[in-house]
This record gives sequence, structure tokens and C-alpha cells, in this order.
Amino acid sequence: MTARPKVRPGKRTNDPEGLRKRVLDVAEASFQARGYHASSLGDLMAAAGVTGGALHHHFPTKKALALAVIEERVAAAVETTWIAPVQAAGSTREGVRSVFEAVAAELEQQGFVRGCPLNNLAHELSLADPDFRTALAGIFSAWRQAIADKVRADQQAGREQDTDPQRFAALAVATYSGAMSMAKTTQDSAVLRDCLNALEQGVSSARAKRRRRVLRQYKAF
Amino acid sequence: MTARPKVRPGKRTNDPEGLRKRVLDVAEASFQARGYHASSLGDLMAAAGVTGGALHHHFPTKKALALAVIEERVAAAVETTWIAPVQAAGSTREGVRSVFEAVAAELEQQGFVRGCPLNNLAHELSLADPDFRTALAGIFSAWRQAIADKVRADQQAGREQDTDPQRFAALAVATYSGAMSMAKTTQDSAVLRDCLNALEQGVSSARAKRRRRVLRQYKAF
DNA sequence: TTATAAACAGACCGGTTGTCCTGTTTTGTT
DNA sequence: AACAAAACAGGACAACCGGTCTGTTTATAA
Repeated sequence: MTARPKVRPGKRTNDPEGLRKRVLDVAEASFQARGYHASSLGDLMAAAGVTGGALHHHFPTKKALALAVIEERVAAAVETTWIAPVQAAGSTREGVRSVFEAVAAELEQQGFVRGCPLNNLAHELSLADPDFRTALAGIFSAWRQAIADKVRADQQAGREQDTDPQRFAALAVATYSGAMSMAKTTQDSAVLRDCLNALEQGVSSARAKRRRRVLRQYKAF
Repeated sequence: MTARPKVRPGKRTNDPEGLRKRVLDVAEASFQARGYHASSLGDLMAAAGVTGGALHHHFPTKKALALAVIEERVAAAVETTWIAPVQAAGSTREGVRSVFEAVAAELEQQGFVRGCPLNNLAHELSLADPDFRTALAGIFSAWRQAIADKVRADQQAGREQDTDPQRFAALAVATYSGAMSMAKTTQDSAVLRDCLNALEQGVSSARAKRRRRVLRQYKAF
């Protein structure tokens, strides 16, 4: 009954990569759901099944852990859900539309809106620490760059001639970010579709109307 | 040198409204700059020059204080910087443009981007507590409603016939929210102007281009 | 005046937080 | 086998947090 050793010696197996991954998994989820300051290392350790010593060995401070989450997980999330689909799409507009719809569909089926990982941390940490801010700004930059590059690719194919690549990229990212912010607050993904529709209608109405006009003129002849 | 009484009796003057206002001022600023969880009541008490007893008398819990900040200050900020200017503008587009430019100009002159008060708290607190979420969602709703109403007013004046009021309102709020998020992260207000230009170009390009075309045709003759 | 409640002061407390430290076990190298 | 370094265990700790409590002062009303 006294001083029972919890772990009998000879049973431990070192797995630094696996342990690190487990900690990052838990931290990413907790930062996303509760935020950085509301996530205690104690909670993370319990959730990951990791002792204080192990955690400290891989991530000396809480800041180091958050920086790793940002650079390895948040950046990857933006890459997966936005950059890759846009690059793979037939056009910028198609790519943007597909992302909005994919995210909206995903939120609707899971019935819960956690918000955008990047924006969540950006709001909480941008002013808290310069290192956080720099890391987050880099992800925003890559995100915008990918969209702007896609617009330029469209332009070389003869499309989107009167679209400013950088401005459109900023608009797309801002619209998505803001829409996710509202979706998170209202816990309703409908605003995502509203924004997508308004974005598409407004942005492509010039072409659509000109085409319609041309058709009418042809008919008139 | 021993036990100097800090406050000699007979000098105190009760000023509940003033004290409450001071606390809200400090809390609003701190929540905006550092966030809710990163703002300790001790810091707020020191900054406001208020004792624990006084703070507790006006705001029993930290949550109650935050709720008061949201309902009284954040809502008022949205009203002042967005709703009133839009309602006073000659048209929805003019109102939106004027707000974007006013905010961008203000940020540029103060050389520092604190972000949108509503979005800052929305990201941190929406999932933390249902009461927070409800209060914040209400402000978003009023914000969108004001813009949608303005579009409807435009429509009754014969303008904006092919604009969906609710969708445009969602787009305007989302664009601003997302642009401010990026501006905060990059500490650069330029993205605000990018987004405004992209929004205006896309949304009004139909009309603008048609007009330019007409002018060129007149010149040709 | 006197009673009564509001407004405020200031200490106090249990719990939590992030970090550090010492020791033990495992792994890799020679 | 011998050794060093990495990987991990687990406790300790000082600082801090939010909330509570008791007591005193001020304002209000009878």
C-alpha cells in the first residue's frame, strides 16, 4: 500500500517522434477549440498522456509549443484546405468556389463551427508576441500569394484580364476569414454561402452582363 | 516611517458611475490590446486605480465585466464606426467606402493596428461561453442588418437593383473583418485598401465599364 | 438625528499556472 | 562492455489568478 511504483522499470519504449506528434495533435486541437491562453499545459499533458519532463524535453516553453503548432500545423492546414485546391482547380474562381463549398459542407455535416485555425490564433497572438505575429503573417502571405499566382495563371490563359491579382487575393482571403469569423460566432455556416454568392455575383457580374448584352445585340440583328 | 495611512479618512467621495466608467475604459482597452484571458483583474484594478472591493461591487465576476464591455462598448464602437456612417451616407457603396477609408487613415496615422474590437473578442470568446457568443452574435447581426437596410433604401431609390441586400451586407462585413484580421497580423493597413478596391471594382465594374465604354464611343463619333 | 443601504477598502484563500530540477531509463556509439 | 547523450518520469515551487470575506465610509431617506 505504500509507494507503489506506477511504472515498473523495463516497460518504457522511447518514441520521440510519436510523442512529439501526439503533443502537437492535442495542442493544435486545444488551441483551436479553447485558444492559447485558455489551454493549460496540464490539460495538454493529460490529454496527450505525456509527463511534464517529456513535454519540457520537446518543447521547453509554452511559446515554443505554440510556435511549432503555428509553423507545422496551421500552415499545413492552410496549405491543405486552400492552397492545394486552388492550384489544382481549373481557374481561380472555380478554386475559390470549391473551397468555400467544401468548408461549408464540412461544417454543416459536423454541426459545429470551430473557426479558421489561422485567424483564431492570429487574433489572440498577433499582438502578444512578435515571433507569433511574424509566423502568422507569413502564413497569410503564402495564402494570398497562392491565389494571386493562380489569377496570373488565368491571365496568361487569356482570362481575368481586368482583375488585379493581389487585390483579388486579398479580397478572397479577407472574405473567407471574415465569413468564418461570423460563422463561428453565430454557429451557422450559412454566411459562408452568402459571402461566396455575393463575391461571385459582384466579381463576375461585369463579364456576365457584357456577355448577356452581346447576346441580346446579336439577337437584335 | 511606520504604517503611514494611505488614505486618511474623510477624503473619499463616492462616484459609482465614474468608477464604473473608468473600469470599463480600462477593460475595453486591455481586452482589445491583450485579449480577455491575458488581462488579469489585478492589472485592470491597478490601471483603473480601483480596489478589489470596488471592482467586485460593480462587476461580481470577470465574465460580468466582459459582458458589460461587449454590450456597452463593443456594440457602441460598431455603431459609431460603421452603422451611423453607413446610414448617413448617400448610398451603401459610399458609406462602405467612407468607413474603409476612415479606418485605414486612422490606422496609418497612429501607426499601429489593434484590430477590430468585435472580431478580437468574437474569436477568443465565442466558444468559451454561450452568453459571450450570443452577445457577440447580436452585434454582428445588427451590423449586417444596418447595411442590408441601406441597400434596400438604395433599391427604393432605383439603385442597386441586382444586389441582394443580405448577401452584400454579409460580404461587406466579412471583407472588413478579414481585412482587419490581416492588417492586425501584418501590422499594415494597406490590405484594407486592397480589399476595398477589389470589392468596389468587382461589385461596380459592370456599371463603371459600361460608362467608360459609352464615353469612348462618344469620342469615336 | 437615525436607520439603512449603497459604495468602497483591503486583506485573504484555495487553486492553478508555467517552469525548473533531479533522477532514471533507454538508445546509440565505440 | 563501456560510455555519453537523448528521452522520459515526476516532483517542487514561486508567482499569480479570480473570487470571497469582513469591515469601514459615504450617501440617502425617514
